[in-house]
Amino acid sequence: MHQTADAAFRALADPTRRSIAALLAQQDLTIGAVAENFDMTRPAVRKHLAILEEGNLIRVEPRGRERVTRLHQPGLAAVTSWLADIDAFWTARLGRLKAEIEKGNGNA
Amino acid sequence: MHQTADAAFRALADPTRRSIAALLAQQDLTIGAVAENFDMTRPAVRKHLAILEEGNLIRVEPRGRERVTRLHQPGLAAVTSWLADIDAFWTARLGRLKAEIEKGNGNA
DNA sequence: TTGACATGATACCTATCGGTTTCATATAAA
DNA sequence: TTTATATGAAACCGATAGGTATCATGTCAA
Repeated sequence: MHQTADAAFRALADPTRRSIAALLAQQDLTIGAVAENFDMTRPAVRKHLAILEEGNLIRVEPRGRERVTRLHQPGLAAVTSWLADIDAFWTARLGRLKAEIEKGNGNA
Repeated sequence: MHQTADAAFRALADPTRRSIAALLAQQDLTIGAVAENFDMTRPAVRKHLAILEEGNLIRVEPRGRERVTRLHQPGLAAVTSWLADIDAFWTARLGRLKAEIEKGNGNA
């Protein structure tokens, strides 16, 4: 189905990474600046950023000797899309259930 | 922030569990019936169901010697809500950016 | 050119994950 | 009551995740 959804969901599974995504939704930051927000080493934060990048949730671009990290939309879109699909199945089912009830038996 | 979001995101991180959620969006199933859809042992599927249950994505209820598994909304709502928050930050930021540009300098 | 700074890259450790096998238990059916 | 069925529960295993420390590299600034 959605090829990218896998990596995006994996990326959002970790609370630190969701926190990073929330940070970057507010402002672009260098890798070092992101790391200052967390009680762990920079290599650890860098790994989280790499996983967010694989999930298409952020992009990391060089700017001189720094790397600017910014939120990217496709990853979030993949997640939203998957949820929408589930919701579509769900509401379709409720519709069938309603139709069956109106016919007299209550299974969907 | 959202207490339940953690368990919900963790539950959806695994593709098998997302597949189970999609299945249950269409119809309630017993544990055994869920397991028939996957190429793994029933204990493995049962573990996935337990994690989905912890994430408030499904509910498991006894019916005789069987257990009926059905989709549950709060988990999905927690995920949707988190995404909405991110989106709110993001659009607020774009709004500030637009205002700054109209004032003459382009930073947010 | 030299020194400081931002990051890359590698090796390593422990805990958790996703899976299996095996056995126990409760309910349904004969 | 006996037997079959649906599930629970525990022990175990290899792979991966999240973290660390350490060293190499590239770029800015003096």
